[in-house]
Amino acid sequence: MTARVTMRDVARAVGVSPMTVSRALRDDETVNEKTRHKIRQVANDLGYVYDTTAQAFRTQKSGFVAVTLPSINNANFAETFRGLSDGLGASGMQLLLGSTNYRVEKEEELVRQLLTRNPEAIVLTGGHHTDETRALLRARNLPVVEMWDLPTEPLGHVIGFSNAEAMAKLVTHLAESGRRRLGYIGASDLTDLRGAERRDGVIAKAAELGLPEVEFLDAGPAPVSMRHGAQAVSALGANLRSFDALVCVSDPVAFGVLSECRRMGLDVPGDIAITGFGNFEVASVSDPRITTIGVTAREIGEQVALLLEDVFAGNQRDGPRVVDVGSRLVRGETS
Amino acid sequence: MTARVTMRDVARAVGVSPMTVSRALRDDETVNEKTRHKIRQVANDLGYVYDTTAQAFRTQKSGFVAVTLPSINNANFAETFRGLSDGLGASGMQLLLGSTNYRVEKEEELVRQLLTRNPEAIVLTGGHHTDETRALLRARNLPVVEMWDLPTEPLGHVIGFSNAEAMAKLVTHLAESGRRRLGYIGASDLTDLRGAERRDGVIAKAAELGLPEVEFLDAGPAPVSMRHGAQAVSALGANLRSFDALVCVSDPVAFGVLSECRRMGLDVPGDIAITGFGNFEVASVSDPRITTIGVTAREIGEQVALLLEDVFAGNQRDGPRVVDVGSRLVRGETS
DNA sequence: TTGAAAGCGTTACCAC
DNA sequence: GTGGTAACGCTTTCAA
Repeated sequence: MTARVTMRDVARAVGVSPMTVSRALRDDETVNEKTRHKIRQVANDLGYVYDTTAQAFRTQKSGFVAVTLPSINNANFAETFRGLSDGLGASGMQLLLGSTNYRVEKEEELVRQLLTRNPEAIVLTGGHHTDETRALLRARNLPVVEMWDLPTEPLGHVIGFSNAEAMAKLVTHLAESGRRRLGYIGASDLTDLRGAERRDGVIAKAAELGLPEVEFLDAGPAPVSMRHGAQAVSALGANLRSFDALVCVSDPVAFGVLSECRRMGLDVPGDIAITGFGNFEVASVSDPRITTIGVTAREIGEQVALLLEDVFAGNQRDGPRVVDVGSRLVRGETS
Repeated sequence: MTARVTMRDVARAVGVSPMTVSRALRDDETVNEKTRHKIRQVANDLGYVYDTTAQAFRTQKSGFVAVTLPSINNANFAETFRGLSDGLGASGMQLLLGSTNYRVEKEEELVRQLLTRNPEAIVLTGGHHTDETRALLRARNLPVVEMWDLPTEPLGHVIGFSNAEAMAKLVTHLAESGRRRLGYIGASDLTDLRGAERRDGVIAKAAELGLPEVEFLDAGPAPVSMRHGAQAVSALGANLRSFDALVCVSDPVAFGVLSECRRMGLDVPGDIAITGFGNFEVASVSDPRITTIGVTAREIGEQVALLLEDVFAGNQRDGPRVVDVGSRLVRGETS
C-alpha cells in the first residue's frame, strides 16, 4: 500500500515547484514548453494521477450536474438523460443521477443528498416539489432547470411542455372520431403529479366538448406500466363495454390495455379506441400501432444541455429561460 | 451571493467548536444529547448543507461507486441499476453512472473518466474490455465487479450468468418442440459482445443437436430494439417461410419480430416460433406471450450491492467471489 | 464531553 | 516564467 503520488512528488522529481506542475498539467502556456514536457513525462513515469476531489474542493467547483428522474426505468426519461449526458459531455460536466420513484418526498431527500456534492447546476423532472425542496434550492445560488412540465411557479429555467394541452389534443381527436364514453387509466394516488395533470387535462377537455363525464380507472400506485394496464382492463370485465375509448397515462399502459382487450376478444379500434402517451417504441411497433402523444424526450435533454452550457459560459444573464417544446398527436391504428 | 454556511458558522451560532458540530452531525454518542439536538436545529435553521466534497477530500474516501452500463435505456440494465442503487443506499455510497453504448472503446474512455473521481469500487457490465481498460483497473487497487457475464479472465468479482448456456436452453426447447430451421436475429457487428455470445451459444447447441446450420439475420449495429426486429423480418420478405423458429437477441427485438410476422399474416407459433431474451415486461404482456429467458436483473444489482458491502466492511478477504445467478426458460405462447 | 492543531492535494493570488 | 503562501471544509489525533 504505497502512498499516493502528488504534485509535490512530481515537482520534487523535476526540480520545480508544485505550482509549476499544476500549471503544466493544465497546459498553461506561461510554463516553459520544455519544462511542461518534462513534467508530463515524469508525472507519467511516477504514475501520477490527478486528484479531481482536491481540485473540486479547492476551486469549489465540483464538475457535477445533478439530475433527478422519477424513474430510471422509463424509456422517455432514459432518452432525456442520454440527450443531457451526450450534450454535456463536451463541457466536461458529469451527471449525478438520482431517481425519486415519482414521490416529491423522495425528491426532497434526494435533492438534499445531491446538494452535498456541490453540483454546479441541478435539473429536476417535473414542476411539483415540496416547500422544503424549494427552500433548499433557493438557499443555494444554483442554476435550476425544471423539465417535462411547464410549472406555474418555476424555480428557474424551464424546458418542458403542457401535459394538459397534450391530452386535450387526444380528447379532441377522439371526439372528432365519434368517441364519447371515455375512460382514463392511470396511477391511483396523487404521487404521480404529471399523471394527475394528464388526467385533469382529459377531464377538462371532455367537459368542454360536452362529452359524458370521464371515468377514472385505477391502475395502482405509480409507477404503472404494461401489466397494470392489462390488470385494470381485466378488472373491468364486462364493464369494459361501457367505454368506447380508453385514454392511458402512457404508452406502456396503453399497450397492456391493448393486449388485454384483444385477449378479451374486443376489436381495436372497432369496439374501443385506445390512446397512450410518450410515443414509446412499443407504440409504433405494436400491431395495431397505438395512437399517442409524441414528446421529444431526447431533445428535452439536449436543450437542457445547451441551456446549461450557456449558463456556465455566462451567456444567460437575462433571467430564467422558459421553453415550451410542445407535443404532437401521433395517429396510430388504435383510434 | 451569500457565502456558504459551514460547520464553523453553525459552531459559532451554537457556541461550541466546529469539532463538536462535526461529531454532532454524525450522531456521535459522545456529544451531549442536548448539545447534539441544539446543533441539529441550528444547522437546519441556518440552512446548513453538509459538504461531501470536503469530507471526501479529508478522508480520502469519495463515497462513490462507479458503474458502467451498455445502455441506460434498457429495462434490464435499468433494473440492475435500481437494485444496486437501492441496495447501496444504506451504506451511503453514491453511484456514478456512465453508459458505453455497447462499445469497449467507449467503456475505456468512460472508465478513465470515472476513475478521476476516485470511486471506491467499480462495477462493469460484461466481461469484455480493452487491454488498456484492464491495465487501468489493475493499476488501481480498486475492487472491481463484472456483472451480466461469466468472464473467462475476471478482473475481480463476478456476478453473472452464462449467455451461451441460456441460449442452449432455448434451442433445446425449440428442438424438442420439433423446430429445425432456426434463424438468429441480433446486432450485426461485433460490438455487442454479449449478443455475440448468445449467437454463438445458439449455433453451438444447434450443431450439437444435429439441426441444420443456423442462419444469422442482421438487425443492424447495436443497440437493436423493437423496430430493428421488425425491419429484419420485413427485409426477409417471402424468405421468412424458410424458417420455423426465430431466436432473437432480446425481448424487444422479439416483440418487433412478432408484430411484423403477424402483419405479414403469419400464425405464431403455428407457422413460426419466436423467442426472446431477458423476460422484459413486454414478453409477458404481449399477446401471445413471448417465450424467453428469465434473468434476475434486479437481483444481480442487489447481489453486487451486498458483495460491495462485504468488501467495504472488510468481510471479503478470501479472494474474488464468482457467483453464477443462472437463468431459466420462461415458456410463453410463441413457441 | 469538548476543543486545538494539523493536514488531506490543489490552485488563486501575489511577488519576483 | 516561476515560486511562496494561504486557503477551500472537514476530520484525525491528541490533549484537557
